[in-house]
Amino acid sequence: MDGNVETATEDTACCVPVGAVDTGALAADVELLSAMGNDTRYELLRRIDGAGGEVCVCDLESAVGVSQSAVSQALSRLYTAGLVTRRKDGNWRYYGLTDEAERLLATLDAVRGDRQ
Amino acid sequence: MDGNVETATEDTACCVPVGAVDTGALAADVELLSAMGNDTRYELLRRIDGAGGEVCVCDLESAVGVSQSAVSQALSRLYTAGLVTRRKDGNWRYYGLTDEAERLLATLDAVRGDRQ
DNA sequence: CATCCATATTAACTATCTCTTATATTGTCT
DNA sequence: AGACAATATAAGAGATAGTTAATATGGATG
Repeated sequence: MDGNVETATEDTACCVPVGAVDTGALAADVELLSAMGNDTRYELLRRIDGAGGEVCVCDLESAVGVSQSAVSQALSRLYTAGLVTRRKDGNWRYYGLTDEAERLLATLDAVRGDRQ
Repeated sequence: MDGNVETATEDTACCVPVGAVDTGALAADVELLSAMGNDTRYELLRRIDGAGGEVCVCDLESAVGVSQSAVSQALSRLYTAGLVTRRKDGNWRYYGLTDEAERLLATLDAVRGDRQ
């Protein structure tokens, strides 16, 4: 009934035991973070963010310095991770940020502002 | 004078040009995100977070399922990325979260709550 | 329907990551 | 000083990820 939760091991000698962690949430978060933690994909996110709304692939291609195939694969991974939306309109595909992505980017901006 | 800022390429036919992006900030963010986006390292962050304060390496070792060496390397990378603090006390090293890490984890919790 | 254009997919190669084992460092205690 | 305990570092093997070139798909248009 208690699902994916482990209890910490017994405390040995030096310090306090560490708390339990929900392994399902861990995996989901890592998926998200590793999708964002790559030059090409993160730049795509920032480009879409900077455009203020949806952007078509053709413009993203010219913005980042990799092949069309690489851009397409990067966008696919971002989509799978739930970071971008995808809309087809005629020949073009438009990508936008999800709320999740917007909030994470906003936090990164805020955190960077403090630390820098 | 205008540093690490690129201007977007000219708009071709289909849509609006994408905005400029600060490449220095991009690299720093990717460093941060890729440091977090790994099972071992993210679990360490969450374990430290769950413990509420500083945790010594010995307890972290027993919590995640990799070797002592792997834990040490993971913590080093987190430290370099500015995600954890490090304090030496006798034989032990205590690791804690930085404000930056705490805020990012909090955002991830909030975002997951919404989407799930 | 033939063709073109925008994007996606596949396959193959290379580079990068992450782990493990072995060894070094640093502090403590007798 | 010598032994031991906790952590860090080095080196190398195996797994994983990112890129490109080539090909496929699907909508638009003459």
